[in-house]
Amino acid sequence: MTKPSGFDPRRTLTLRDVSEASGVSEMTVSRVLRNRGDVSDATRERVLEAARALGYVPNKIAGALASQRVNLVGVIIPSLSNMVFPEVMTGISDTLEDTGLQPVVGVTNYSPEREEAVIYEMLSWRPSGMILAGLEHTDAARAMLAQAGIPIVEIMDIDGDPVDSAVGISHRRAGRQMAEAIVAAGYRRIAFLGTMMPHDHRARKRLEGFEEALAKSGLTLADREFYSGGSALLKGREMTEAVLNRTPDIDFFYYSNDMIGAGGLLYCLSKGLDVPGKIGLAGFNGVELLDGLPAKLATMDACRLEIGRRAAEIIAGKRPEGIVGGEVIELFPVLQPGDTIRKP
Amino acid sequence: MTKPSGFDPRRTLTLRDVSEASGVSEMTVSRVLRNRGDVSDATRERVLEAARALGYVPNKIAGALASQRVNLVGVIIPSLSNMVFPEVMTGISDTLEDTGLQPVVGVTNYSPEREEAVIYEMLSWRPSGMILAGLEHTDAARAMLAQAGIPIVEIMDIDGDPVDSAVGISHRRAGRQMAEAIVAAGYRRIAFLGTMMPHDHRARKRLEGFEEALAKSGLTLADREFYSGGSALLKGREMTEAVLNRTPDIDFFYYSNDMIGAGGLLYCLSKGLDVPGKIGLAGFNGVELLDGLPAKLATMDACRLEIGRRAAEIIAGKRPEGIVGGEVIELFPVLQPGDTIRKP
DNA sequence: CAGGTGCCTGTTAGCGGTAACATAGACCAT
DNA sequence: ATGGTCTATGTTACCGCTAACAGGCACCTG
Repeated sequence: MTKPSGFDPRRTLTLRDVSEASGVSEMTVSRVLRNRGDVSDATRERVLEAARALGYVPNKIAGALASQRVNLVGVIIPSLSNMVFPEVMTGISDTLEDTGLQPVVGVTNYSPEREEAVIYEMLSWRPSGMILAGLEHTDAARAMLAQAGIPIVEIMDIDGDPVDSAVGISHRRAGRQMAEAIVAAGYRRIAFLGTMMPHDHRARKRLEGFEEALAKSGLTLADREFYSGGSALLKGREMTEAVLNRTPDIDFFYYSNDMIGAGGLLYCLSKGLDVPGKIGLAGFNGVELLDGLPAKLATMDACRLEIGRRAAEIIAGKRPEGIVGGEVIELFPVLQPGDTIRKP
Repeated sequence: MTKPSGFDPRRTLTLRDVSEASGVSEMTVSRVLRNRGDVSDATRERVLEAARALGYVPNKIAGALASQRVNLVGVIIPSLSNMVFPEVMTGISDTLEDTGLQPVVGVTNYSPEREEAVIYEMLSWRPSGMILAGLEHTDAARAMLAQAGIPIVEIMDIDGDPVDSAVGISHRRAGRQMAEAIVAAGYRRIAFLGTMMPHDHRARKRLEGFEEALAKSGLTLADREFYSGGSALLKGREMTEAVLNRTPDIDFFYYSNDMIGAGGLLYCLSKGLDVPGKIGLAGFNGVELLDGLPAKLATMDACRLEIGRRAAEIIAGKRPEGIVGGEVIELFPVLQPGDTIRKP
């Protein structure tokens, strides 16, 4: 039992097939299918009909090789399973939509070696541009990117030295700002809870900025705790409990992301703790997902959608001409105090 | 100045460059870089060094055209922003990892036309296989897929007629099972809350199966409510409230996904309602994300990881030889009663 | 020492398109 | 007529790589 359309020698079709079926040259078929150059209406119709009847699908591999043009944009991100990158992707897709460019996603799982491999793989398809999360890459990766001769946009972070362009926020500054707000609100015994991932540079930078600002006020972290893997919500709950047991006088929890922050919030509420009176909480990211919790967690929007959009615009060449190359676009996240920080 | 290619017109490098730099033919370079055929160790070393020094990245476009082999697998899914597809992707990536195949993701936003366009675009890159969510596609899309001459795997759902292979669960059966469990637990005034999306066929099928099973017990839905857009958690909360106001004697809420279910759960808890005594709740998907809520929502695991794995295995040809074509693999989700259904 | 037999390397001919140029009419103003 | 200008189509030469085949050379083996 074969499938309905069983014309056996199902060689995949080429331009020549359409050309023969419609009685014009391959070149004319090519012109019709790409809508390029002048073709008479009569011919165009005939060709389109033949192509449709045969079920011809052009071979972009051949096309790309001949034209030296590839409508692909590589996008390399650490993970799909937290809420942040899908939203960046949305920004990218939306902006690329009407440019004929198509995003192709690669995932690194926060591994620099994996990232290098993915970059190599992607570059070997000669994309028109490349968007990557973060500024930290292996030397080899940086070299490849620099050599590629295409626009490169590093996103999310601007605390560092981009290969070409960058669009993002300063995580160090974000950490500082949050610390200042917390201190201004009168909290003093502050704990940090976050991921253990050694390669989450952005979380690390936030923590650095955070501690730096605390230090300016003569404070240091009263406690800290790290996790990896598992359900973030649950981890947030567990870590918060653990820290409170260990250091009962904590009056503020700064979480490295909203998910664990939400877990902590649920824990505090379930224990009947006075939030934000006795204990304050803050996360990071501004994930809309969490609207609907009993209280709104203080957070800072990471400008994900906007970052995706701006990065895509750079790739799509919606910036002035010239081989000027690198530009750095800094976006400024807004602190959303929510219901979990005392008003100062 | 022997520095690598300074400011010269930085033509991208080709095999010829490496060939000249290492003093062997292009063919030998090609062999070295692909690890195919015999090459002496001395030559291999020389070539690798030259390639590394130049920063050569092979052109897979040319390679694919010449070899008629493409190591890409198209994966087409409706959305990245709910928790279900990223997990499927993980299953796919993990399995493909050591096959040399690489997934390429396309997103349709639940639009059949968009899907057709994405399929066309993907096929034009002549991938080695294609994985798509769902069994519902436009006629043109089905025709293209059938003609493509590559393995096609439709995932998530098996209630329908696959183009080639399928891996998934029966959503109709899942809906039925849940209804039976709910009725068995003694609930009688049952409401359904779900997405409005007309193209979410799987949610639709669950609802159909659900109502069918209710009917067998002489019941009909006491109320229903649909939403679109916005934060699912918040929507779940709002819809639950709305339905309870409209139909106060509801004793069970069946949600089309865990996120809105969680919203509903939080609402009920905050109102001090007796869950699962007076009011039962159930969702669908089994998203680990939500572990950590005050109570564990009843749900049904959609076997996402496993689906991804099995689909990838089919593509990777880890099934017996022969042009046997379509096989249908049904997986069986397990009902997890959690804390929100009375024990019968 | 002729004739295998491996190993290693090179040569040739495309893969399926497209850029660039060539060409054939039709139409028009001079 | 004459040449110029368009429009519509065809021809040619690659794009960068690899399959398939063709040696050259060293090393046996009888």
